[in-house]
Amino acid sequence: MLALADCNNFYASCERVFQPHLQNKPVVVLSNNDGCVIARSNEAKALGIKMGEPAFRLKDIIKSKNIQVFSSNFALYGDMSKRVMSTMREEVKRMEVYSIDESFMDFSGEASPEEKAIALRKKVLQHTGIPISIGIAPTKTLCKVAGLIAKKHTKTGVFLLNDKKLIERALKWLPVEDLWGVGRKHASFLKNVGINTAYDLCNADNSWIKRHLSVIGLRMVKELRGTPCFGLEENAKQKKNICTSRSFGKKVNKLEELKESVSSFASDCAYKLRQQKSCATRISIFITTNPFNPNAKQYKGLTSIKMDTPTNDSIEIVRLALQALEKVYRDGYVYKKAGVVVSDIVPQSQQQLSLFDNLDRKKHQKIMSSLDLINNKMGKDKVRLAVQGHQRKWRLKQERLSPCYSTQIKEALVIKL
DNA sequence: TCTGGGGTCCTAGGACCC
DNA sequence: TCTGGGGTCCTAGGACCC
Repeated sequence: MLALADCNNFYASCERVFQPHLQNKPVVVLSNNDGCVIARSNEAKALGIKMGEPAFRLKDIIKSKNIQVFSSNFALYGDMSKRVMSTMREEVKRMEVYSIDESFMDFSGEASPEEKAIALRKKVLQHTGIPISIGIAPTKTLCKVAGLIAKKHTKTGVFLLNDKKLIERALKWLPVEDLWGVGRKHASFLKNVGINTAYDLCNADNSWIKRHLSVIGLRMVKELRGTPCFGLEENAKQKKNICTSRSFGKKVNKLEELKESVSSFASDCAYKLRQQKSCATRISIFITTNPFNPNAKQYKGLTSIKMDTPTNDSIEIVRLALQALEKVYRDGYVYKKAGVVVSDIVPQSQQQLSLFDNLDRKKHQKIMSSLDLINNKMGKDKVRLAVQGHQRKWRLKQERLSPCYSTQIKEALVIKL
């Protein structure tokens, strides 16, 4: 038996923990650049605010319904996530952190899984202030179904889905597009051929499912029928690709400004590589214009460089990223977004030196360790490469940013008695 | 004026090998 | 007139997830 714990409206809930007067009020959290809605409290959902809706279209309703709006504060959400996860980990044998706001847990051998879940939910709420829902079932995909029911149709926030009859009822109730693993494209395809519910899909033929939804779809259906295909993965795997990208808060058209941002993204990728103790062999960069602006000339520049020796050295990765940038940059466009991706990742311990390598890697490694030490202590990019610049005009728009209550001592809540 | 960021996996097709 | 069979590796694109 597995359980899936899911934080309710996670980002909005994080903001409310530190501003309890916002309980029962509509709250939304915006994406980077205050671009579009990425989290909504139940009250905001009830007002009809859609996921991904651009913020500028919501101006009127925000005012008329007095909706509380926040810029996204990922330092806060990441830290709150850690607290929720560690609270749950104290109570279960095995656990997989599946995303920032979800975890799968081993509930096998629990005499009363529902009571266990209710107690867990209570503890998380008490210790962190974050409300969660828990779905319990024999497979991950069924846990997802149980979680949906827990969230929408229970008072306890907990739902156990293990009885055959009950599973059948649930699958007949569940629209196929709400299944974990069925996205927009597959959903519209399935509806076109008359498959409307999860139950309909379960009755489809295996080879037909594989042909149209690939083996991933087939695994999902097998899980719905009760056969586990996805195990609990306790250890976080090393990432195979690492990307840092941003949309710009203002218009960027000069190569110089792009250089500042691209070198910052590259240096961030190198930092992430060092954090997971791995090296990359390929570095890619992309720059794009604003696809939403119908009047702008459109351009997408994308290129990558393969290296002889895997590296996680900021200096080297930044240098290559800038080389790549020179290749794809075209004058005369207004750029909206840029990004750096590092891939072909190998563990740092398996770094294979090239025969013709002439970089003093030991020395560079020392520089990188010092850099990380200082920046971890004093703040991100406190010490950086000169090419990363100091004006940073491209940086994010964040007009409604809440304090980093739990990660910056200066921003901690002060309670006056 | 104004539309996020970061991932995974699978498949098809091309280039290449013997 | 006529051109096999069996592989691997790589990449781009598309689907999905949060």
